[in-house]
Amino acid sequence: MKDINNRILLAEDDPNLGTVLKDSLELEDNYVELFADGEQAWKSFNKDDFDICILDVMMPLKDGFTLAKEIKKVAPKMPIIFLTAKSMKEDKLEGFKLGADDYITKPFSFEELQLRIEAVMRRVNSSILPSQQAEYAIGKYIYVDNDRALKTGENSTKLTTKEAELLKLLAHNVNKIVDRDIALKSIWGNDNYFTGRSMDVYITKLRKYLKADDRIEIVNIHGQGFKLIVKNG
Amino acid sequence: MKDINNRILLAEDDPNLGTVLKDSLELEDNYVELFADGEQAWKSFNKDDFDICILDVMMPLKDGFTLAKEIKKVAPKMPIIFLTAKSMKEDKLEGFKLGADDYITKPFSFEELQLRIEAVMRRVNSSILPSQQAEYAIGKYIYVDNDRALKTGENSTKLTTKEAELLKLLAHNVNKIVDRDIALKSIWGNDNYFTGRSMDVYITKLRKYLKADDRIEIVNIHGQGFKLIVKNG
DNA sequence: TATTTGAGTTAAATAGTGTTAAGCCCGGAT
DNA sequence: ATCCGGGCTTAACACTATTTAACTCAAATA
Repeated sequence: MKDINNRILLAEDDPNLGTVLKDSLELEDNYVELFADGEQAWKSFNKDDFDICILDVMMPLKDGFTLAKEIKKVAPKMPIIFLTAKSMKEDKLEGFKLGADDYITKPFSFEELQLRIEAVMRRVNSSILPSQQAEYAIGKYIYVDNDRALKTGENSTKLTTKEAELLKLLAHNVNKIVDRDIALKSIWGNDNYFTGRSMDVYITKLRKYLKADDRIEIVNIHGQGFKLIVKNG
Repeated sequence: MKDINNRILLAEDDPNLGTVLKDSLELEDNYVELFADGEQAWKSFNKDDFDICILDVMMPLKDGFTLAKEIKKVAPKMPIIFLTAKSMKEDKLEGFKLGADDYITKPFSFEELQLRIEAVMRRVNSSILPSQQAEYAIGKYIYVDNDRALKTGENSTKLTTKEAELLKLLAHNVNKIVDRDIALKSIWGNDNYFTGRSMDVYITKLRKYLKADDRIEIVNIHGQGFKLIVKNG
């Protein structure tokens, strides 16, 4: 049995378009509930759990903007995509002010809707991931990223920001080369002579921290970058 | 002196369109660097700090997609908006797969671009700012936002406005970095030397309030901000 | 081999932070 | 109107993190 991708609340008063969208989305392994007006949609929103809402702007009883406002009130992070009639500049404006995550102008291809759903969901999910506290085993050391602590036996050293980021980057690529430019751009934000020299200084510092275990080595690959080597002995 | 909204990297090979966009964006208080090809853009991306990249898909030397790939490699969270020629379905697809944050089909109105930039930036920032969440559990403390009370067991301390706002912001992003500038702009309204020092004073105050639980720590990320870390033990 | 470019290391300089206390502003009490 | 006290800002001083400089050695280039 295949997993469900997303639980989608779809509010669209045109029954033809609504049904086609529902079917197509279901074919792509989504769970879809379709509502023909804003009131119904709102009632069901409060009953069931959804991952994303796709709302037509013009609907009977309760329009898409009003509905979105109500939804955002109780679930500020709920992703919402608006379906708007073409050339409704004012609509777009108001929608974005509401914090809409995206909108599509009718007519649109199903493929386009699909892509926007994926993009929105990726955004939502990516912001959750970033700081999962990882730990790296480096020889007889353990680096705990959450509190930037490099531990070995009883000892625990708190690393500074730059020390931590550089060690993490190296540890994440054990036995693989970390290019200078990638390290510099991702840690220092830019890649010039001075940030480069700064990194060299930090490499020296890390080598000192790690010297208690001589199976650990940070080697330089001339003109390219550094590699954290951990021999198993 | 007015603040700069966003530092924008704009890559567009059509000099007419490029210049118009640059000027318009600058009128809206953005700092803009314009490049006529992907190579130049990539070089400067590595030299300077940007908040968002706007990339034409078709450019000499290095196209927008390739450039985006390289950028995402060193800065996975950098917001990117593509400018694509109309009816390039394949482009859209590939662009979204790359994790583009948005795209606009030429021809587009400046207003539309503006809205998309705002929307993308809001997304980036929105999950950081606390919504109206009532209570935060922080180690053995509970912070109740309604009466700005920090409780632990029998004790309850009433926080001042600034103390409360700062704690709330940190608690809303437990184990995640809260950037100095974001904290300052959202709580103090501006970001200068003095408000910065003021915040440091409040960080000290919060550390005192929270010192009864040594699993709780407010750590500094040099030059970037603070992070509330709560170890579970 | 001579020359250039990249890296290792240490130390000095700069920029950012921790903390305490004094100063200032404002609303409520006298 | 004046005083008072809480809350926030500013000042001051100690200290830490990061960058820049300087000098040395190693690797690549030609």
